[in-house]
Amino acid sequence: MDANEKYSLQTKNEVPEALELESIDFFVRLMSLLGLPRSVGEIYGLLYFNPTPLTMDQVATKLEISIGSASQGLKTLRSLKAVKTSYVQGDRRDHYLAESEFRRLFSTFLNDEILPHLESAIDRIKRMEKEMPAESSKDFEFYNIRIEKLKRLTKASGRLLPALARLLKL
Amino acid sequence: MDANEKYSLQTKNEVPEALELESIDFFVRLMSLLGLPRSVGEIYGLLYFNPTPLTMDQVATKLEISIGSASQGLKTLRSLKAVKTSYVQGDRRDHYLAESEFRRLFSTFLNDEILPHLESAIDRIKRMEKEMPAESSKDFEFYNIRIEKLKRLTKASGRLLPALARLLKL
DNA sequence: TGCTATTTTCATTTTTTTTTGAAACTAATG
DNA sequence: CATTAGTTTCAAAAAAAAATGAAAATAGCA
Repeated sequence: MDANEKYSLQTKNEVPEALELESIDFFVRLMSLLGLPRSVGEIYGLLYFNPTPLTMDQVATKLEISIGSASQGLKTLRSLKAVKTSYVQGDRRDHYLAESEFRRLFSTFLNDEILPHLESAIDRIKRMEKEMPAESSKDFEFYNIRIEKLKRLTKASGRLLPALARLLKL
Repeated sequence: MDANEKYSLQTKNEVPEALELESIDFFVRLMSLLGLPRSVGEIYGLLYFNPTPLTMDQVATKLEISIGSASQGLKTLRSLKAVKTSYVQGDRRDHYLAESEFRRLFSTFLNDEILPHLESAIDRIKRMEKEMPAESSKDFEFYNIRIEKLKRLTKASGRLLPALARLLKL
């Protein structure tokens, strides 16, 4: 199959095909930067340039992925608040739309993925201070400086990350 | 083998063992947040709390990893400017020290890993604009808004990331 | 309530990433 | 310049992550 045809099957709703492909590619890369699997990026990219909501089945068919993957991917995106479901009259299936406010997406990501690490880092540094060698020890100063640097790193991250989330009001 | 013994073999140079373990664990997590393999985090964590430079062989032995892994990991860390080699009198082996200035580490990471993506994103958005449907098209406005949002996202990232690197003068 | 369309779950398979280990390479040293 | 300690490279093995597909669960509808 021609690479350009990969996502072009059944474009009944006439989303410009090239735009859709660029979008999918864009978000596959962006999501992978955030450590999310390819399928999640594909799904979000597809939905991002779709004016009308799509069902899980349509997503799976268009992207040629299994419904298992589509289900998992949409679950991930729901948990990130990156997609929302929209009710469609007389259709019992769920219909998905991309949440286009990146701010929400990133702030959920920061809160769920990054901040927990930060908190465990703070605990760990406390433990490190207990494990420091005696003040008389030859390398006491060396360890002390190292721990101070870690403290400053976590403190800076703790201030910067929420600020980042706030600034991303796009 | 007891988990706590894993990294404790041959601690001739008397780095407090618990501190070393916490450090390794800390950096394994941090590096994995940046998408770097476990071994890279282990090596940096080991070096970070070592007052004296270590040879590749000492690193491999302490961490119980192959010399191939140690070589690859140190190569990665060198390319990130996260370690430096220090000359030791009358020893022909390379000796490694952790670069403890995170600012340098992060700014290399941003420049090498993130900014290239940003640049390709800018190109992609230009292509998207060419692929837009006719202005008369029903969904013209929808696509237009989506592309504008992408533009704002990349613009904001382009401003924020270098600012981040600058702020991280730790 | 029973039937059916839809979605989720999860054991298995596939793909990708990381590690290993041995051979190839490099460069100090006698 | 031959030897050898040290390092890198890379094909193969191992481990980890992601995708599949079919069974189980769920939920709307008659």
